[in-house]
Amino acid sequence: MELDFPYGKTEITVEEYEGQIDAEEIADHLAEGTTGDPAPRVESFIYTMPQFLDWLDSSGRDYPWRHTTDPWRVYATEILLQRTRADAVANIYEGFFDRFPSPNALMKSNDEMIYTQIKSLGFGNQRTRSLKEAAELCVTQYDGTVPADLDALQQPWRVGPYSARACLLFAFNQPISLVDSNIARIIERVFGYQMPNQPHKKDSVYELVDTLIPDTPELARSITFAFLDLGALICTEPHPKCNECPLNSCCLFTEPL
DNA sequence: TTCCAGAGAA
DNA sequence: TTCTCGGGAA
Repeated sequence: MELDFPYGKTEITVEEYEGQIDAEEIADHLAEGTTGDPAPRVESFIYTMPQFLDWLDSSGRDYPWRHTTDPWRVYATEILLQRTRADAVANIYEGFFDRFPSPNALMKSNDEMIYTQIKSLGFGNQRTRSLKEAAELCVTQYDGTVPADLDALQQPWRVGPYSARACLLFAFNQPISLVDSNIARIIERVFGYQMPNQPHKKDSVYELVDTLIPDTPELARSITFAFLDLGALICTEPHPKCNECPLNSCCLFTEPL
C-alpha cells in the first residue's frame, strides 16, 4: 500500500497516549537501569508526547520507504539500513527497487548485479548474501511473499531482531518497538537509564521500549519515527542540540559545554 | 577521526 | 562480552 503521509498519526493528546500505555509498567522497567524514582520522569515524558509528535510533523525526515507498506520493500530496505546512514540508502533506493521489485526478481539476479547496486553503502558482500537469502526465503517457503512472522523473518543470515521487528511494524502494522543506537541513546539520556552494550540485542531493552509504544499501529509508527529522527537530527552522539529538542523539558541529560 | 535504522563470530 | 565488518559524510 502507498502512503501519502510518511509518519502515521502525529496528533495526540496526553489523555490519548496515557490510555494506550501503562505508566506503572514503564516505571517498573526503568527502575532496573536507573537510580531514584522513575515515576515522575515517566509522567513528565507522557506530558511531552504531544509536542514530540508535533516536532515530528514539522521537522521529521521524509524518505521513500516511509511511503510504502509493501513488505518486500520494507524488508529489503531494513537490510540496507543496518549501520548505514539513511541518506545513503535514499540515494540508491529508486535504482535498487527498479531492478529488484520483488523477491523473485532479486533471487534470479546474479551477485554482481546486486553488489553493484549497494556497494556505496558498505558491507557489500554481507548485504548481497542477506538479500539473496531473504528473497530465497520468500520465494521458496512463502510463495513469493514476505512472512509476517518474527522468527521466519530472522532466518536469513544477518537479519536479526531489529530488522525483523521493523518489518512487522512498518509493513504489517504491528505495534512493536524497535531498538537501534538512536532510540537507545535517547532513552539513556531522557531517563538516565544505564544502557547495556549492544542494546538492540537485549530482550530487557525491547521490553522497556515496548512499554512506551502505544497499541495503535498508526501511533506506534509515528512515535518510532519521532525517536529515529530525533536521534539523527537533534539528540546526536557528539553534539546534541538540546536547545532545539522537543523533549528538553522532560530530559535528565544536560548538554556539556 | 568518528559514527551510522546491526548482527555474527570469536 | 568484545571484535569486526565498510564506504561515505561530518
